[in-house]
Amino acid sequence: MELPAKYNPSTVEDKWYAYWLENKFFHSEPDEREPYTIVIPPPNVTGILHMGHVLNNTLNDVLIRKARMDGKNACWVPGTDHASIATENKVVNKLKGMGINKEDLTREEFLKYAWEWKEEHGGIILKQLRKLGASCDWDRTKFTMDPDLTEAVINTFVYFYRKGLIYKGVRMVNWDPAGLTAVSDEEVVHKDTKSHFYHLRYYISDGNGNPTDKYLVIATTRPETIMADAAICVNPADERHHWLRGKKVLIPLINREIPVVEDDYVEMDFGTGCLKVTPAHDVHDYEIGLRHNLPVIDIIDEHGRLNEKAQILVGEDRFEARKKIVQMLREAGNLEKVEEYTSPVGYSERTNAVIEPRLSAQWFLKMDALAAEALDAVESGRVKLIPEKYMATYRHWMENARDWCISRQLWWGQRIPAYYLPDGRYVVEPTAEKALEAARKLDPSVTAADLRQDEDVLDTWFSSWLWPISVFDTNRPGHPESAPNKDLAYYYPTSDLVTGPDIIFFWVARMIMAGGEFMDEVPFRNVYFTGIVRDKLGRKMSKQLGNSPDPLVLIEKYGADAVRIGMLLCASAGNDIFYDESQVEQGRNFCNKIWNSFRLVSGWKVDEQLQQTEVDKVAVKWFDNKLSKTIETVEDHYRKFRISDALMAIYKLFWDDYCSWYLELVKPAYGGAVSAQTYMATLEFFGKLLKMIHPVMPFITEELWQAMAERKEGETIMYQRTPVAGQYDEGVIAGFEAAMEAVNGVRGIRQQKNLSPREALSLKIKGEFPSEFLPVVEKLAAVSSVEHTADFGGVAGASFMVGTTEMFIPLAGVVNAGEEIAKLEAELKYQEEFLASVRKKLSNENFVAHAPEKVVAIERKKEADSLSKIESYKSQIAALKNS
RNA sequence: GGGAGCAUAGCUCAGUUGGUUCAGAGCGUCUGCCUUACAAGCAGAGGGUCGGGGGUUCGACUCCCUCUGCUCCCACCA
Repeated sequence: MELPAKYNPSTVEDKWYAYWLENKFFHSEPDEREPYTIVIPPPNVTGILHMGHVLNNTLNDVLIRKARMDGKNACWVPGTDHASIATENKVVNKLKGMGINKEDLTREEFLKYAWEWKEEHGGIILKQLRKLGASCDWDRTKFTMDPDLTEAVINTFVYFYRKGLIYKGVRMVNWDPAGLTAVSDEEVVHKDTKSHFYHLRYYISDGNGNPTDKYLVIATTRPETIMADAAICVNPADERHHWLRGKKVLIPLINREIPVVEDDYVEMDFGTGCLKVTPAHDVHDYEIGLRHNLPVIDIIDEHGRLNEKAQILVGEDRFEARKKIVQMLREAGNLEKVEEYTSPVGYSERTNAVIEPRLSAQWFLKMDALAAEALDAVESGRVKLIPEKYMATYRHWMENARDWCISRQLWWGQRIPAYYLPDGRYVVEPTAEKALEAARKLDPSVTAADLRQDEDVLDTWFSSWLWPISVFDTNRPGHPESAPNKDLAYYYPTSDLVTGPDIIFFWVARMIMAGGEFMDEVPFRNVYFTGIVRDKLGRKMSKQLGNSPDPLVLIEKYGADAVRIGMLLCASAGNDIFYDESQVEQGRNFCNKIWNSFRLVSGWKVDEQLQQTEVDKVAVKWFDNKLSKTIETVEDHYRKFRISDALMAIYKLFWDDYCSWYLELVKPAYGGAVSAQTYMATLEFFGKLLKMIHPVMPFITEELWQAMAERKEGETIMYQRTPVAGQYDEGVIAGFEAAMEAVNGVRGIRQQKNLSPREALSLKIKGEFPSEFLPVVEKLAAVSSVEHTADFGGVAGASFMVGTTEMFIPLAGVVNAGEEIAKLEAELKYQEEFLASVRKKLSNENFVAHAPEKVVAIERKKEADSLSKIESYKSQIAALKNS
């Protein structure tokens, strides 16, 4: 078989992915095996693959493929998230491009467009994941707005409402007066903005609404909101303002009387120490208002204009009004001074309008009980966070959880199942029909046409928190008393979750809450947090910076296996990933190395008659031991989720141990043949290596596994079992390592003395050396003769040490005795200093008395070894001097 | 401002209860090689007072304090 010198992934990957799909290798059904389940962190339905997805899904795929090869029934459920805010934005923008404004559409019309968009773009990302090699059970693909998942969400809402955990409340939202919508905190960008600090006089009232000549001064950046003031607030500890206690003051221009209240919130050394409290137009003021029972006076309409409640400047835009009112205040003598001031102001990410904090009615889910349960799940160890450092963050979140605002002023999403009667009362029911029934109990005259469903939709997380349950059984959420279906009973709880730490609270914690509520069991055992993928300079990858490579282009260029390796090499749990294309190159090079190792072995002539050589025997014996030991190490890494360490251990085993040492040892001479025994062992090792690395590099391993022997249709490396570590002998491994050192020593001397790698040398050994491994040294160091001796005989040559054993290569006429002596003397000096430090330690009575015996013994061994080396150096130096 | 975390070789990171010649790995760098699997390769080499200072201990990369620098989360100051 003629193989190209370089591995070509593009011809291989599509072929095997299609093969896997045809044979339904990814599909799982409950059976008697132990399940291993992962649910995908659902990407946005209209999203496209970026490097973060690559990282996350590579890790997921490694875990799921490993579990599959460990003999578990592995099931990875894929799907997408409807992502209401992001998707609605995209649809709105697309419509804008078509000349259509969302405001001009009915809800139904808009949703029609949205679904069209979803059908067109939804699932692109799932197609892209196939390129990466993701072994998802595509037959189980779910979407958070599938009809049955939506039903689960609605039932969940009704369930919590009936339980008394969902309530309607008022909350300050980020209002975009240009977009006429509330936006989430994430969509508000804070920019330092130059403005002014206006110092205003509020005169003290005489009690009858008339000003006295006494006044206080407040400082504000928003003088146009004074008409909405509900109080003046000072810090109770601020003695400067104690005289204001019990007083009332008058709002300038409109002369409305407001009280002075005291609250710790006010900073004494900021501004004047007096704060105007405007509950309707500032989040903190709203909270102060709640504490002090202050009225909420909303003077700004949805367009950002002053309304009638402002009494003055009605209909003016808030910024126009600001200019005008400053002038009016100045004329009225209330403006004491104006300072330049720069403060952070929130802008809408989309319209760039200044965000107006605005009060509105929202739906909330009570968090305290749910959060306490979710905290316990993690603290008790039922859910493990990896790395553990996220415990602290998690605890902090859970102990300070605020009620969850679950309503969103959007159309794309699950509409809140609250139905209002004409009189303002409402009922919460899963369907309009049931709502009508319930409404008639309140008012028998109500008709279907009278009922008006709440306009808002639910927060996207209100559907994704059910994900580990609802992908298996959509009936269960909202019906914890029902029996779980077969799939849910088998696959739940899932095993591991791989996700980013930025959504610990939004998603991870809430899934734990939903699991506790509906399943009485956590949704997963381990949560592995990835880092954020950054570029080489540490910048977050973003479209704006253009520093994010297109994963599909990378896969095209280097192959999916290479991209996966490139991602994993630097991916330790919880650390940010500094991505650099050179890592993918490293992955590609590794593919090529594997490819070529197969090229070598597959080209060997096998001679059945040939006896296995001594060097082959020792090579096979050593690699067998080394393989077992490495398998053990790798398994340990996997258990601890140290995926990049596991990868590196296999990488070194394959490249260094197998290719550079093992294959070089058993490689027949040009034109020669290899014994059948050695050939079989070599192939067996190769097969085990392929299996070990398959979870990380699925494509090339399938290609070579299929090529290395006759395979039947329907066979795959995917279902081969992970190699199991056998007994191994540390002595064999240590013996071989001594041989490696000897080889390295000889090679080093060749390099230093400019000797050809082919030129045969003889080697003299003084001291212990495991003779079993001498053939290794002879072959790889091109040593023609080995002699054990007690004396190097005063010949010129070069020496080195393997442990405490001296190795010597006679090189009369080649080496300069003076140089060798200088080198030896340097080593002697180092050794003497080392000996001195060891002896100092040993002569320290405290050390000998306190340190464990083992440690002291080690020091004594060091002393003895050092002494022996010193002797050796001295005698070599003497010999050289005599020669 | 509140909370958490990080600082080890040029880069990215290991270093598991303080104790083996423990200061490591991969990549990069340098040197020599087109050696009949692979130049996307082979062989060899150099490189760090473990951020600064102090303390505990027989012994500190490891534990404590402090300073400096950086990152993330939350709140962003009328």
